[in-house]
Amino acid sequence: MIGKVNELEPHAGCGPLLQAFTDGSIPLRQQVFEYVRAYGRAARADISNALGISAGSATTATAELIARGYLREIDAITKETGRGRPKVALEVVPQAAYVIGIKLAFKRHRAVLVDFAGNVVADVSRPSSDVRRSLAQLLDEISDLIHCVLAKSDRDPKDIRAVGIGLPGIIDYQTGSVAWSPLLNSENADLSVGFALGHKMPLFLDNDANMVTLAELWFGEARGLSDFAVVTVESGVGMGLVLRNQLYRGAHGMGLELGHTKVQLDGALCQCGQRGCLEAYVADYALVREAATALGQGADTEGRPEDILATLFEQAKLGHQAAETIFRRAGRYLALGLSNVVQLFDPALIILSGERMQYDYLYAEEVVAAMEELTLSAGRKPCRVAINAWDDLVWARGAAAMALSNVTASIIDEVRVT
Amino acid sequence: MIGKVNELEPHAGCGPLLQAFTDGSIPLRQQVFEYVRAYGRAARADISNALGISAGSATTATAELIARGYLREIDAITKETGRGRPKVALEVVPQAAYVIGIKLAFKRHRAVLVDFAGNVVADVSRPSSDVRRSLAQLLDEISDLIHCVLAKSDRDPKDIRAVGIGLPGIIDYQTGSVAWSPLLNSENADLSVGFALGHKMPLFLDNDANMVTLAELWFGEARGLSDFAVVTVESGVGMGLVLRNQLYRGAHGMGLELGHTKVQLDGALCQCGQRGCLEAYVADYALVREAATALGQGADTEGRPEDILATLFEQAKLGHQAAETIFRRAGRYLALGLSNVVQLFDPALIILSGERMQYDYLYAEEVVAAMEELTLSAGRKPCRVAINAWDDLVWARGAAAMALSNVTASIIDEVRVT
DNA sequence: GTTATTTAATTTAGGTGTCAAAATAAAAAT
DNA sequence: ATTTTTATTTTGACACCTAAATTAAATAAC
Repeated sequence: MIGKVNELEPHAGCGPLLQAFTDGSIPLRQQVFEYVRAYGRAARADISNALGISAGSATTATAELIARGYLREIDAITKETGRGRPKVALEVVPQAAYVIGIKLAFKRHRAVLVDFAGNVVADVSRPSSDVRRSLAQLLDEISDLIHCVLAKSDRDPKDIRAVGIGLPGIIDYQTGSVAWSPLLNSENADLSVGFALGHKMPLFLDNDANMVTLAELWFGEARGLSDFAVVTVESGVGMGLVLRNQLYRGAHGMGLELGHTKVQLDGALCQCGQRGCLEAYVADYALVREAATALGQGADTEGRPEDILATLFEQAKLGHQAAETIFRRAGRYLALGLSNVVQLFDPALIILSGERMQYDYLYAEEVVAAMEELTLSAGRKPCRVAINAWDDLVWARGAAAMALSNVTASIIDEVRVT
Repeated sequence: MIGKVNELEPHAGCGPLLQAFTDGSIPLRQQVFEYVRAYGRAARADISNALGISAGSATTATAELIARGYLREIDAITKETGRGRPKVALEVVPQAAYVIGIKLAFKRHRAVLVDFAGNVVADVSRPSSDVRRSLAQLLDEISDLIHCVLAKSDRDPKDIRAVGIGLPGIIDYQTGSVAWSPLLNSENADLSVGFALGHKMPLFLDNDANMVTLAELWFGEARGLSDFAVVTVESGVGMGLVLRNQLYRGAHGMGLELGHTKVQLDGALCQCGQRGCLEAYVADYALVREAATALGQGADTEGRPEDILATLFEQAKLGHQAAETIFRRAGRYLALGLSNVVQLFDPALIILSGERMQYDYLYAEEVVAAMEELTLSAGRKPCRVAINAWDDLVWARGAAAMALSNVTASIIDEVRVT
């Protein structure tokens, strides 16, 4: 039941393979464009076939997109040995537009500049402080990232059609304000307003978990799935959800909180002040606070959380009973949380992601097994689980995907205005 | 934060007030029709205004629908004292089509016959046995219900355009097979296939929790909401979810299971064989098994579960300590389950429904308060909770709504064929 | 009590987008 | 060289919708 996410082949395209159901009807031009981008390259015949439109419509739509410079034909040798007139493949013109995707976090930020076809043109990484900061400070850091990635890719701010930013916390996607974030020392910070003062490009702001989720939908294993969940285990436990081919943000557009679902009545104390949150059993601070007891007074339990955790993990691998127990219990609670997700959403796939998964790898199989055991399966198809320890470049790419998906329609629509 | 669901006014219409986003585009005719049905009556000007279409389109669309006998003008005196030519209201012709909705359960079944406008024309109720039965037996009971409700409404099987059936269990909505149901003594029963042998009308089968949810979406307080949850507490704990104006059924189309989310690692034993399920703390059998201890040897703890529960509740109200504790704990666990739903879905509203809510009313406020306390609210809008102890007529109406919503498009489309 | 004003509904001409079918194009098979 | 096959383009028709003009039915004003 464990799957490993593969690296994508070149020219594999990006973006969801399934069309989201939207209000009214998406213009055919846009559908065609997104199809080509999703599959990397496609012939008119493929398009007409896949989208269920007539060959004539495919011609008209592509002709327009080619005329405006968003698609182009490839004169590559077609390997296909079929009879008849050979297909001529189309592809997205990468230079037609650019977006920037940014992931903000403790320790380091990351930014990527991505072209219209979804390729990463440049990426930069900057150290970030470990403490809360003011909005103004964070805005400066963002500007710095944008400046750097533009310089590295030799692009102008004018080339950039949109910016996507993901950061931890509770973010109002619609207004672009940050209700709460561990990075900021103030609540209800109007990040998008502040951003607009310094930059002309439209901004799309969201929870970082949604960014990884989008990354999976655009570049990962979940591209062809209509319903799946991404669970991130980092300093907190986050979740992103794609339902009916679309990111689900809840009725109030402020994201979901797997980390603060309760797994125990009157349980362990959580950062949030409540008791029994999943996070209070699984996040690193939860493990760290038990480390002292487990490793004894002799061990260094005063250093940085990462280091303590690394030591603890090392000890557990070496057979240290108490250390192992800590991880094992965390795993069981994670399994419980996951089984609740399955029970409530019935997703086709759960992807476990986040830095922590990288070295929790060892007991991951155990978690999955425990999860399956905890899930009522009478007559049900089981839920597949994949573990994906991608680095934070992918988070930034997810942010870029968010910008791209939001901006594609308007770029294509400009066709008509021109 | 507690709201009470009001009875609807006459001519208030039925059906969701928000258009679901569907594949491609819904024919304008259908949109117009559904708008009129949703609002009970509407003038052409209202329609063109609400749907954002031109007045001319409203005329054409309604003219067609009137010509085919699906809509009609009302010559009622318009109360509006405005200037100008008065609007002429349109309404659905109720006789244009009929559907049947059925709720199957232990103790008794219920069926309604509903007209095209959503009015209940007739309803019947039949006693049902308390034990599991064969598929053949259940099919007979269904046929009997259909026969009765047809007779009572003086209708022919030919008038019926579709049947909706809701029953407890795990049901594959797409294939219409019952993977597991407490009503049946066999697994993977092909109910829809069996039904098709005896009846010509198309059948839509679903979990009963989805039926209440649909009832809330069509007739209840949730009509204008895009995202909400319905939690039913009966012999089990069920849930229905509307996301983006549409019933969510999960990736495998087999419903959701709030009752079997885990609220405690290695917790109380559940009917399903696992430990720590919400149901094992909240459902009636969970309370009954504690009743013996609480009420002592003297009390009658051998009768029917309903009676035991009634006694227990009575005692609790009279101040019996142990009895009260049982309800209180159940309430706290229910609150925990609800808070998890809020944390994971962020719905606009949770509706508590089901027979059990009727007399759990007393401690309902407490549950809601506890739920809010358990929900992380930093920067978030809180989730409204409503309690709605509708009787099972509504469940059957929900089943009828499912049939209606599924069949409306095809009825309207027949227009073109004719 | 006639005329102006206001709002509703219908008619009409025109635009957009899509399709089906015919025509054209480019290859392999005969 | 000719036929067959498949891909793409061209063409004419049509379905659907809109904007604007027109007609209809009421109230308000003089």
